[in-house]
Amino acid sequence: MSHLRVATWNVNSVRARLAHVETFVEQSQPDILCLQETKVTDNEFPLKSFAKMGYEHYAIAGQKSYNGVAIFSKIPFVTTEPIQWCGKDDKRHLAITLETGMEIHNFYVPAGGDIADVALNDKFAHKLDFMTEMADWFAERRTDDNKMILVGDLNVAPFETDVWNHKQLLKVVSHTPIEVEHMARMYESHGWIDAMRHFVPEPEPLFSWWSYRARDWRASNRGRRLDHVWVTPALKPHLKAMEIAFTSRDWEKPSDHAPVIVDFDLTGMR
DNA sequence: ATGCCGTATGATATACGA
Repeated sequence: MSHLRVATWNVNSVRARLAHVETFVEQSQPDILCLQETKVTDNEFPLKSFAKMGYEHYAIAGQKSYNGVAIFSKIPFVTTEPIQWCGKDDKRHLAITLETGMEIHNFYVPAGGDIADVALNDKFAHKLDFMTEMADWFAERRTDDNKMILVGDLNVAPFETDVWNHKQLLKVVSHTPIEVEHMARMYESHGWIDAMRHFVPEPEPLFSWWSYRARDWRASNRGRRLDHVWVTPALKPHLKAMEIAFTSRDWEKPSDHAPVIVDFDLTGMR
């Protein structure tokens, strides 16, 4: 298969959003679908629905109520042994390897709570520690030619035009300078390329999340780019297109995140 | 910035999201 479509979506409960996932898959037909915040244990996961959607291959890692990630694929893969990030088994990461050797990492980075101070907020400390561990992990595995895709809800909007108002959000968790620094360290740890910004460079605003609290998300458009797709340099020549499928935000009882789709043309990949 | 908005839970208030 020379074309590959990868999608990532924080669904905010896979069971509450099952009909939306089905609509999205019908419309966009990703070959590989990475989900975050599935909020369900593995034995309760609606696997049959995903089989009906055409996904023969899957990896799921969930828990009750919180977090949870899943990968569905039309292409066979092997699943990597789970990694204990920050010494916790809190179902925030899954990694798979395709037969071509390409690795796909699906992350749900901790949100970090409300207070942007590690002394006052353990959740914020956890978020920064999680990103530090990610940076170290990927730095150790860096090579010149590895083919890796990192996707997920990284819960940081790094650039000024990744949020609706840079100045107003400087102290708001997701856009604070210390989070942006930690994300930059992650980004540099592996020579990553930001596939979304590859197609839509700054200063064009780019958002993947809109709060539930706005009366009219389109009218207020107070969005943030919390969801990301990064690729290693070996995959950069194969990037073909990117789309934030934000029309899903208009559906009834939507996720507050929109799916992000990236298309690859893998012709000639070594 | 704050929202009174959403999901989940042996739930009818509370934790968490960001």
